[in-house]
Amino acid sequence: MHCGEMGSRWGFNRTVGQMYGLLIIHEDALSAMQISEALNISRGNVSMGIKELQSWRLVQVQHKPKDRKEYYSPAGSIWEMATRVFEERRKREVDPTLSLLRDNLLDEPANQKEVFAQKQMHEIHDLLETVTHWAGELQSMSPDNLNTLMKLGSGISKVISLKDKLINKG
Amino acid sequence: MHCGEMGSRWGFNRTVGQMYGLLIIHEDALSAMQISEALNISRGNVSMGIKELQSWRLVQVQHKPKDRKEYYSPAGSIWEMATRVFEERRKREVDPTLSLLRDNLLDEPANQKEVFAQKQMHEIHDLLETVTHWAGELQSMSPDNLNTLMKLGSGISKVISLKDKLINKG
DNA sequence: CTGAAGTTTCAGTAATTTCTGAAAGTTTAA
DNA sequence: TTAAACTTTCAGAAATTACTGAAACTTCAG
Repeated sequence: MHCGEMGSRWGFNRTVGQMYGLLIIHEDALSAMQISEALNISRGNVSMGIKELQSWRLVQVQHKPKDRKEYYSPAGSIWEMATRVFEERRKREVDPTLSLLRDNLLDEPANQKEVFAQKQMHEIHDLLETVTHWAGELQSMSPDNLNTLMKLGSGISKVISLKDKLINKG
Repeated sequence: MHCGEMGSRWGFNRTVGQMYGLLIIHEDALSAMQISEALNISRGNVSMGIKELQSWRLVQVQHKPKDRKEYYSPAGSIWEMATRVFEERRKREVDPTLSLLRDNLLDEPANQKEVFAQKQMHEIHDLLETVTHWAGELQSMSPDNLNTLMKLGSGISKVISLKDKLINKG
């Protein structure tokens, strides 16, 4: 049961984390009432938690025949869960920062201090943009390719320099 | 000035974020008193914020000759700042999860439900471990290599399949 | 030593976030 | 329609987190 604890470290709050943990370790879908009883939280809180998890695209709703209740279960594989959390966090944490920086860079610097400030902001902006773009590219790769890449680890630099040599020869 | 706002989205709280933002856009180091005045926060709060930023290895202390005050400035380049935030967040968010999962996987499953639960935890564990390991490898690469890699983007799969062909031929 | 100039700590307060439960809303079988 | 069975909403309470400011601590020049 303490498995739910770890949820609080990720983007959402304690109970939302617990709810998601609960859904993941249960093979079959759970009703809102079951969740509320298992975790000892109010029915209303479950409803809000589910909404939150849905906004992260992490749970899906199922219906059982002859039963009006809604049953919830994790949406997608563990792999998909990871990419979704990653993507949503990027949207919430990086994207607003990027657009704020962009706005600031449009202003004309009024003095020496602002020139420096903009230089710094520019660097942060470029870095975030490169990383964001790369993250997008990685997500577009097949899990298999991505796995190969990760297993290669830093060995990737050898492969890249190999490629460079081939190109230079050709 | 609203530049400080964005700080609240990253791992630390609003004022700590503001403090760090302030230090980044200022070319010269600032004293605790200057920070407290610029952001309109108490002297004690600045002290706690600095401590927090130091725990993230993001600020350094300087001393000016003929002056007993401590002056603070960002530690390292923008690039280093990014890798540090990334690394520290991993330590705080991923590592405890990993060790919790490891502990759980040592227990013998008592019934069918626990078998499933462990299967899920195992998957999460392996995924986090692979990603953590990869992140470490990336950090050990030179910024230059890393940049080449990022610029390649998903084109990397072509390079990898090229490598495979070469190996199969040889 | 002494005390001036600084920093840190921490109890209490303020602000923010999360949770509850009752009321309002929705859906559907009859 | 109606009403039972469920879900959602949201105002206020509870819990958590962040901030203040005064006291304690540290350092160092004289």
